[in-house]
Amino acid sequence: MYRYKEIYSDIKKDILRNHYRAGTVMPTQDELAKKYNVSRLTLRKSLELLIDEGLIHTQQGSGTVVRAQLTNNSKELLPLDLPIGTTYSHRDQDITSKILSFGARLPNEIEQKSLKIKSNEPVYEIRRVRLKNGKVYSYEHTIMPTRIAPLDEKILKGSIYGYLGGERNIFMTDARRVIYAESASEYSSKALEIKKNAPLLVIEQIAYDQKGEAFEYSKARFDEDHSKFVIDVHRNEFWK
Amino acid sequence: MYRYKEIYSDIKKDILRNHYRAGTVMPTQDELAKKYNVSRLTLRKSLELLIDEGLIHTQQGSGTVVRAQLTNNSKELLPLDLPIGTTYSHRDQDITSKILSFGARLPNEIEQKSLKIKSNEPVYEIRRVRLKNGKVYSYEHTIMPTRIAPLDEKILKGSIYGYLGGERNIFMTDARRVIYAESASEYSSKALEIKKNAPLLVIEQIAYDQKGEAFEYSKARFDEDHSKFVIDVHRNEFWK
DNA sequence: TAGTGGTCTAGACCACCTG
DNA sequence: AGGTGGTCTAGACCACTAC
Repeated sequence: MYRYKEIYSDIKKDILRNHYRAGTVMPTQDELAKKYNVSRLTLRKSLELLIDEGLIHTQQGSGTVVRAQLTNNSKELLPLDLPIGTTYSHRDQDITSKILSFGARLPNEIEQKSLKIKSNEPVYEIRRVRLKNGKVYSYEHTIMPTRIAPLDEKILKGSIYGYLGGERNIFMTDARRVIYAESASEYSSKALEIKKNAPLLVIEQIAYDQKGEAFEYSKARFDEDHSKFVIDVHRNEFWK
Repeated sequence: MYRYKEIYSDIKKDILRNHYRAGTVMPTQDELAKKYNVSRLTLRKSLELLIDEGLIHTQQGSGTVVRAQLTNNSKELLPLDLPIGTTYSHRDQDITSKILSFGARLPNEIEQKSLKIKSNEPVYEIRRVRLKNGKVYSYEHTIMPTRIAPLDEKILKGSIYGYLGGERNIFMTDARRVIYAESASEYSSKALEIKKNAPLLVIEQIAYDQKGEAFEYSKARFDEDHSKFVIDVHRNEFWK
């Protein structure tokens, strides 16, 4: 545990416990550095974490102010800047998968472009329904180059990411997500057990590993009644 | 212009020009610091910016690797982590507004909770259609406490944010956005000139100023055929 | 003008990965 | 074991805001 993370946790506690009250200025960086017996740079690293979380706002010349707190994340809201569809985002829930189809083929043009692969490089194509506590909540269509790692039905029923990380040392460090609405197709509506043409939220994702290589292209579709997504944006510099 | 930003731009240029090639390791931080004649700390701040952009990946012990580049932002994709509906995100486009309704009233419960105001504090209610190059592309429903700033129709036809920043020193530094799909209501479908029950993408936003106070609660609705949204997620630490 | 946060240095030591 | 990135120091100076 590093010093700057300890201090970050400590100050955060003080903010959440209203020791530093929202809307008021905090002690100066010099004072805080002295209090924790560290250099100002270390203290500043702690403050940076708090800024990223939107808990404080610093301004040259005026000081560090404690920001009013965002309303707490409702459990119904899924964060858009974390992995989706993993046990990660549904810690307490029971997430399972039903495999609709599993096979391999050559990639179409969009898949070639998204994954930056040649037309002759085979990909897995997987269609899965995800269930939360036994109830359908999303339908996922996944494309993955076969060279990334061999897959089988057993892996698909568990966590693909867990397998890739544990056995293959492949981690999703970056992702591009594209979000839009569409009306349910024949196939989607059957998979999600809803009416045809019902409004769906679609999240397209290209997942990149630590080397910046795309290893997965997927579309996840969500029923209108399930899963709202949330993203908190924090900027210390103004959008001028 | 600070030194670390200059160096950031310089290295970025080198990456984009393929001087540092994707997948290869860059020179060590010591070497780069020496090259630019700065301390390692300054050099590290430059690298941090590149990490945030997803251009490089650092790993203790192994070095700094250049990441394969994300496909360029198509102009059709609107970033989810920047202000929406402003001229900001549509620099070259001609954005105008048509006011559907403008008035003031007392807030309902959701609005009170979202804006953290009392039930007797009046709010403006504004319905606007946004047009891009003369064509309808979104319908916005905005709630703003009247105490924030006096509004009139002239301001509403231009940029609210421009007015708040310029005349009132209020800037949106933070925002919470909730995204989901819904089917077009009677009112929405007329505003967007589409069929009833067509799938819409809804973006609810609570905007916070630099002091952390909520000053706007809005819902923006987008036709399925317009405006896909995108978010690029970068993590230097693995999601383990 | 005083006081705040922002940048920057030169150097030390630690944590982690790869041979 | 050697080399890399990560943390941390003590102090200096600059940029900005408020009085």
